[in-house]
Amino acid sequence: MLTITLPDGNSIKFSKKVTGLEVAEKISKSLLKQALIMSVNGELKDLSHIIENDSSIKIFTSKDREGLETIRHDTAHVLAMAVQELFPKTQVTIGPVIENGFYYDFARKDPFTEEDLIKIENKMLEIIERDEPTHREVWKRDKAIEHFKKSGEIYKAEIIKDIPKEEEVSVYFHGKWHDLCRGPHLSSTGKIGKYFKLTKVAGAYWRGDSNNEMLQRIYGTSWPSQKELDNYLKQIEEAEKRDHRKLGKEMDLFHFREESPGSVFWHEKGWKLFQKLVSYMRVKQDRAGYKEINTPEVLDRALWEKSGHWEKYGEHMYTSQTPDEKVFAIKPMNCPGHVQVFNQGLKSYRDLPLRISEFGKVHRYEPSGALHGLLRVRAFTQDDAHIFCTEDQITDECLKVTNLILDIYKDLGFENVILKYSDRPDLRVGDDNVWDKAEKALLDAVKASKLEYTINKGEGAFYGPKIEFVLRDAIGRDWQCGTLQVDLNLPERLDATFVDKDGVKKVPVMLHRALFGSLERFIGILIENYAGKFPFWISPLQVIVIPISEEFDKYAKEVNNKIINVGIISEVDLKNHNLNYKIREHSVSKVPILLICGKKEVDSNTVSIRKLDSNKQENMDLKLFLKKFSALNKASSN
RNA sequence: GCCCUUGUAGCUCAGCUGGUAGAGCAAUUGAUUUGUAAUCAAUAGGUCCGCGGUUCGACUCCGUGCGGGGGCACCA
Repeated sequence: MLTITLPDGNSIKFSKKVTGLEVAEKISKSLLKQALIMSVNGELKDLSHIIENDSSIKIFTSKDREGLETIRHDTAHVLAMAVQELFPKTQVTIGPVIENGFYYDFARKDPFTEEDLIKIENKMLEIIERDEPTHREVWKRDKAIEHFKKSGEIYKAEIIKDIPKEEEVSVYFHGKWHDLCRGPHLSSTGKIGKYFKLTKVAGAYWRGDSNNEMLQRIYGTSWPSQKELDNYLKQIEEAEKRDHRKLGKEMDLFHFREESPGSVFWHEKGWKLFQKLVSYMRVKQDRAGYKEINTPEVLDRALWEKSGHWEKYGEHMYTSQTPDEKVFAIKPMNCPGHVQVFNQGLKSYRDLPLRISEFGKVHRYEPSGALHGLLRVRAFTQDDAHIFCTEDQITDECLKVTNLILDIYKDLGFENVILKYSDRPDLRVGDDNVWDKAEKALLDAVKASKLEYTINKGEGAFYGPKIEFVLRDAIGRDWQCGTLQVDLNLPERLDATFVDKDGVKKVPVMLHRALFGSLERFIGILIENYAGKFPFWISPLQVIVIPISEEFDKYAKEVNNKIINVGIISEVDLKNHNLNYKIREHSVSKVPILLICGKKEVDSNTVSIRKLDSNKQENMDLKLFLKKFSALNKASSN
């Protein structure tokens, strides 16, 4: 007698041991059809697994994460099968499930081409059609190693060596083809369905280590239905439409060029956007008690040696030699400069917390392969600040920073923020009791924020624990932006001290914080979040005034001047084009407000408002328009 | 940095197996004076990314450098 307990608490009795399939069949015909895998006492198993003892089991279908992941995992196997059928000398390595799909890494001399991908896809369909049955075998470790070595699968043999001794080595067969795999798998290749697509080929290091050889990775996606596959592909298209590199060009915001890879050439509109964000933050930071300063971009090598950057960060630093043979570094960070400002003049405990901010432009020699539009550049502007304080002030200051960041993100349309908290790494400086304090203070601030957070063990900076602020954009992508770090190291290295109440000189704690992180990167994120359609107040070109014909040019110019005078960015379009043409042109370039002026407007001293993405028009008294829309500009800094 | 891929007019892209380049949009000029997403016509645009090689001849083939894209690694 065997009792199987189901998730709803009901149980079924069987007279002898059973497989998952038999359990599913007992529950319902439709479940049997949909069943993909199961869990037995919480452990994922094939449906063909034989249950010998009383167990609680759950059956998964494609609606469950577990089921979907198994479909993807099986698709990866079929990919590997197809590749080996088409290109027999190719070695297989690993093929895990990832977000929205899977990949498989292969070792092969010749690169896979786009045409190969199509061939492989067709072969995969064929294999699915063949509906090869799955079965699982447990092999002795030595036998498995020898087997894979013999069949030329060096990588698989290596993987087996690393499987913990207590784990069994299982091999899955789909028909004759087999692969070392932990499982579980679907009962046959036909169960996958045909809603998959191979998306790209890329290089990837064996075991993710850049010292190892490079393998060829094929990425794919796989879904339970055509609808879900189409949906996913559409999402990707949507993301491509929002690509800030594309929009930046179309909207004439910035460009890049060969003479300075990874550095932005800001055009008028892009720079306006940049300046607007800076002015906005300046107001916010002034109110939050920050003192804005500015420090040199080029600083003597000796300072960087003392700060530790020369040694720890040197390979990312630009240097420059002057005609007198002195070596300077172009700053990759603002912190040493800020400590020097702190060091200028004697500081008292009464000066703390001292919040020094700078819109500091830094240069970092990033690996060429890392560059990516505005999101990863070599020269960028940090909205940086360093807070010098006592240990007792850490929590309070961290909390203030967190609130400031959330406030600012909210104004810019990001309400969904999570935190990543990272504590002490193995390689670190400073006493453990100081770390204890710093970690507790920072974690207290995290908890007080009431935001969702993750703890990344051991991922803190070598000089202190940190929080990273991750925001979620309009189409659900996460971006790491702000950062807050406690520094137990640099103030001491650079001899920062303050005179405490007892008259003794002490070393202050320093907090590093950035709100957007990099202005450049943040603008890239903003462009993608809004698909270029910025809210009125940040838009770098807010209004275009369009006269219907030459007759109304004078009125249009007057209107434009009045608008500019109330602080709205406006242009008048006097070009010899018809109204439709102009509306299209400025809609495509995403100007939020178009004002049309013709006879009706001149006679009544009004404007006709056409908002972006709306074909409704609103006629408004000009004075009212000026009042209403200039107020929108101010709303952000209230 | 590594693997793959790519580089033609301001932009988006054609250019077959080698015979020194074309379209649409934009620009300029002219006509048109327009009521809510592309009026018509004419004109002017190019070291075909750079450098080397093969060839009678290279945008096209080969090598190399640089840049872009997709990943990997990196992101203190």
